[in-house]
Amino acid sequence: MSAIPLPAPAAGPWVLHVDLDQFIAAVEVLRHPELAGKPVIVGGRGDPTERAVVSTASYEAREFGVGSGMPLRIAARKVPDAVILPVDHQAYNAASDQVMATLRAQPGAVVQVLGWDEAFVGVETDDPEGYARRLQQAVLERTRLHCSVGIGDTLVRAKVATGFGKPRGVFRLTAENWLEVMGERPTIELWGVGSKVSKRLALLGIRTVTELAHADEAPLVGEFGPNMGLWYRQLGRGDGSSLVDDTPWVPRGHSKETTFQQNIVERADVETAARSLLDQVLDEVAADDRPVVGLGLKVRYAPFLTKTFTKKIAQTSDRDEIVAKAMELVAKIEPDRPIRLLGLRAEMVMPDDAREGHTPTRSGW
DNA sequence: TCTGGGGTCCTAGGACCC
DNA sequence: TCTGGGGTCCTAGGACCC
Repeated sequence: MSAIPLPAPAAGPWVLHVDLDQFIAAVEVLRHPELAGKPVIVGGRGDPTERAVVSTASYEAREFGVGSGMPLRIAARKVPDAVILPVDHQAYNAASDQVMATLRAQPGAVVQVLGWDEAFVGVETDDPEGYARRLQQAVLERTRLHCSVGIGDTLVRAKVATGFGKPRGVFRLTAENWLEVMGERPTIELWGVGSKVSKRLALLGIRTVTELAHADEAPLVGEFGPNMGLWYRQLGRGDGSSLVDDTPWVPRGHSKETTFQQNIVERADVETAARSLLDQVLDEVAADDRPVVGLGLKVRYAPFLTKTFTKKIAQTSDRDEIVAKAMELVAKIEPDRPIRLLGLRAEMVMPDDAREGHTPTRSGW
């Protein structure tokens, strides 16, 4: 049997996707070493009788079928002995900053932060696995946190590769092995395909990644439009951009939302709640030197119907003016209908303008 | 007594204009 | 009296991610 020739070593550019392993739970265990080995669930204010969801569960808790996004109340029922902790943004931000600083300190690394616990790292190297291992070691030494690394020739392949490296591992996905590894898997495993889109694809007879990669253009475009239709097929192929963009992230707006522990109905309660949210948003607006160009209101009626109202406004930073316009949106809320969530948003940049910028977008892949 | 909070981006369809 | 076709802007809402 002859050896399969390895592809010639390529200097890249390579995309590495770095993802911390159960980041939030890991940070909590570092602060509370006595929790090591125990089922730890972090979510909401740490009170399982409240309306909240799980942010992260430790591997010990996951054994019981608990995962992020699950209602805290149900998670607590599944794991009676779990240690349930409140979400502590400051602690995770601090840990995240250390991790990202460590990544930026790697030789030749271009770092694009995706969230608290993950980032793309662009690098030119002949040995991406070696680079990934050194990176994991550096993060561990600096922060005592473990991470997994996906290596790819595109952003999409690197991102998907990480899942195969977990925990604490490294995995490479390129045009060479993409379909071999991903081809038979359901489309929902792709980054950017969720439950709704995977179901709509299934109605077109497309269930696996290979089927999506080889799908005809017309039905996809008919179902999802010219942009998204072709974009989904590209996703199925793992193709797309390989450009890691380290342009600092600039938020498009500021928003606050809150879920009421008890549904509210009374008009006065709705207005009080809206004013409170608005005041918080306006404090963030005041700290931003850009004017407001749009407003949004989100209302979730009970049991679970979400409506949104938006309004484009002439550039302004005037508090009273913004309040007046926002209250026009509040007036659209249906009376006498129980409300479980209210959210308010101030846009500083309209979506069209944002697309002009160099901040990476989904269509930019 | 299921289903958070902070985001980003995309599309359909109506209004309006020429 | 009837009413094309193309374009742009705006709102509502869908979908996805961490």
